[in-house]
Amino acid sequence: MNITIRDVAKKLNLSITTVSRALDGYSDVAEETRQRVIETARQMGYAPNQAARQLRRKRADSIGYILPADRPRFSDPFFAEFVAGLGDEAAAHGLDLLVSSAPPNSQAEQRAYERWIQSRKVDGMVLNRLHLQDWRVQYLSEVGFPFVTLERSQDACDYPSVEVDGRRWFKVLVDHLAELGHRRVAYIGAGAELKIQADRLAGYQDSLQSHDLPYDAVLVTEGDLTSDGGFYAAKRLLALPQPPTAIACVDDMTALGVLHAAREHGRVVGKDLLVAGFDGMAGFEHTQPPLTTINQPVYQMARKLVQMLAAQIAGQVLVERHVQIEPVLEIRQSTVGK
Amino acid sequence: MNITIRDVAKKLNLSITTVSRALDGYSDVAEETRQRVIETARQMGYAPNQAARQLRRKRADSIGYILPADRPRFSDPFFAEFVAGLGDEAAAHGLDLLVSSAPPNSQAEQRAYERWIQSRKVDGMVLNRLHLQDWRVQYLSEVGFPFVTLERSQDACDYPSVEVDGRRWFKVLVDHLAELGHRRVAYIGAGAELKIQADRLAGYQDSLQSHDLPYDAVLVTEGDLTSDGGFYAAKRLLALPQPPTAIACVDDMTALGVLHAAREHGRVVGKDLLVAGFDGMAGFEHTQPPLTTINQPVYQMARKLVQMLAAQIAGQVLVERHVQIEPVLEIRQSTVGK
DNA sequence: ATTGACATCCAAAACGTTTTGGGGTATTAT
DNA sequence: ATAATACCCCAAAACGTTTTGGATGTCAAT
Repeated sequence: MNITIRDVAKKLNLSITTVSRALDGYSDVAEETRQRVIETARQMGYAPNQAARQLRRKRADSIGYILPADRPRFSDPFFAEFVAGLGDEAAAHGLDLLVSSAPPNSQAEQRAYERWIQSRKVDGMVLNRLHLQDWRVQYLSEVGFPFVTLERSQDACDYPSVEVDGRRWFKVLVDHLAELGHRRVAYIGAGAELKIQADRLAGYQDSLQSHDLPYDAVLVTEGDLTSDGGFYAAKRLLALPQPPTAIACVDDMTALGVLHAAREHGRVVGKDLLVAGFDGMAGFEHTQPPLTTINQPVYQMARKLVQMLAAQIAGQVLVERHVQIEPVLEIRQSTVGK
Repeated sequence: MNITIRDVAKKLNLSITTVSRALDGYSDVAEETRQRVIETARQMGYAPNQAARQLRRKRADSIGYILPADRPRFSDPFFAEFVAGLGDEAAAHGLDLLVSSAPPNSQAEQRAYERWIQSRKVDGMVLNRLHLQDWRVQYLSEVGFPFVTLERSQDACDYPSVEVDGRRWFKVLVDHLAELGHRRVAYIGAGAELKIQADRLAGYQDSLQSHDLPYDAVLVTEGDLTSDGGFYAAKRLLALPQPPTAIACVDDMTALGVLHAAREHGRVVGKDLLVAGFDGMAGFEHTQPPLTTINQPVYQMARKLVQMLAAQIAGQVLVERHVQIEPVLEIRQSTVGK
């Protein structure tokens, strides 16, 4: 049996009220008593039962995040960094992080959200991989549940978010390719329902236009944010009668697959064929050749999200509801050879 | 205000007892009543308050995992797959997954474990990245708290685990290099306190011995399980007066860095220099050149762990307490060129 | 008519906290 | 001497479940 506040109170000949208030730092308990309480509690190894506390306080001291895992065998370095950021900042606010995984837009996803929210298992949710129209955003704002998002959907409601301007920065990336003199620049994207896809594709088009390059639908293809997806998309592109001389990828994982496909087709990446990614995953500066990318501070973004969520849960009014993060263009040998 | 069991009971003119027992599937409630209860509960959107349930039942219906994140900017594809596996299997058992992160062997790590366990926030823990002597193993078995581990420490106590025989399989990997005729095979490892390091180094030595190759301490160096670590370790190795012609790496991330270093030194990987990794991360078949590795089913291993943990929590006696997983040697171009 | 067995239901206790609304004592002001 | 004021402390209620130990009614067997 675990040790309760009652045990501590009994040992000290105090009421449980006083023990509770002493530990919670109320001012109506004598400083000397408080010290005795703290000391004995520590000695006895007392830790408040979370379930009881949550029941009474009506909050869970937890936040939730549901990993958008599309398949069983799923591995994306993005999530390790993201989850570490969420966890660290959550801990700093005395919150725990509850993680589950569900395929996007599935029954399972819906049930997972409803379960946590209705049963008050969490006080707030973190979303990412937003869709253009996202049922999660609609649902959560409808029931008035606190949440924050990485990226913004196109839903009408207002909610706190952290965002990189994907359109602007993808244009920067493609500008980089165009300014190196390339005129057949391809784009490998992701599912059309994703916000990042819409943004980054738009940025791609912006860049074409500003360099007077024609938009060629044949050069725009779809991956699935995995290296496999990038691999097969790139093979299709490179098998074209007029293949591209540069490929901009919606993310780094996709680009990794492209590097492989390029090699199979005997292209020297950085000379015959330029390849660029987006995200700036740690470790991807060591691809071969090192990958040019737009580097986002994923860990910091995750922390910022939790910070905003914690404030919202605490009922504070957020000064900045829409945080813009500025990534940096990381030019490496996959576009500038050597 | 959320809707409680009392609301449902009132609407049906039943006692909360009956509602509770109807929903929990007890046999002492009439089938017809049960249907009415289930139907109204669904209609009213009733979901039992988790805190109250946990308080009464004395379990949290949650398991915990603490990510061994050594640094702020930390990204390892291993963890995405591992966490997805934990989450999916946990959900299948009606359990939630609580995730935090802490630097191994830190104060913060210790506090994180104690907090969750003493406050009954979780019913069991999943550990990995075990140390040879692991305080977590000692602590948890001392207080009699359910846990399972990936890999096994050398502590005397008995506990359920899932494991790949790192020594045997690392030998298989190095055998592969030796059988290609290489006599100067280097090893890039990790911190000496880690179980995987001890195992894999031992496997490396086993292989040398069985091929009558001398052990040269200069060829054994330490990384830190990141691509950066691999990069710098490889640069040191390649700068030796008598550099190795093959490098076996403790994991895939390390190997990724080695590929980069090799390129900088003008080596053609797969011909001048063989490189091999360990783990079989999804996506790493697309490195350049594709990486030879020992492929572990990380997702499956994670699910197996949770399965065992859930059984242990439910008080069942485990039939298999020490599960051996058989990985496969994945031969790719980083060792056989093309 | 009584008993026993069975099928349904329920009141109340319990889980371990936090919060509410005072209740004593000493100290100071009148 | 009395009133007012701090200062500490506490009993009891509440949070929303699950579980315990019957209570009630029906029906068949005695």
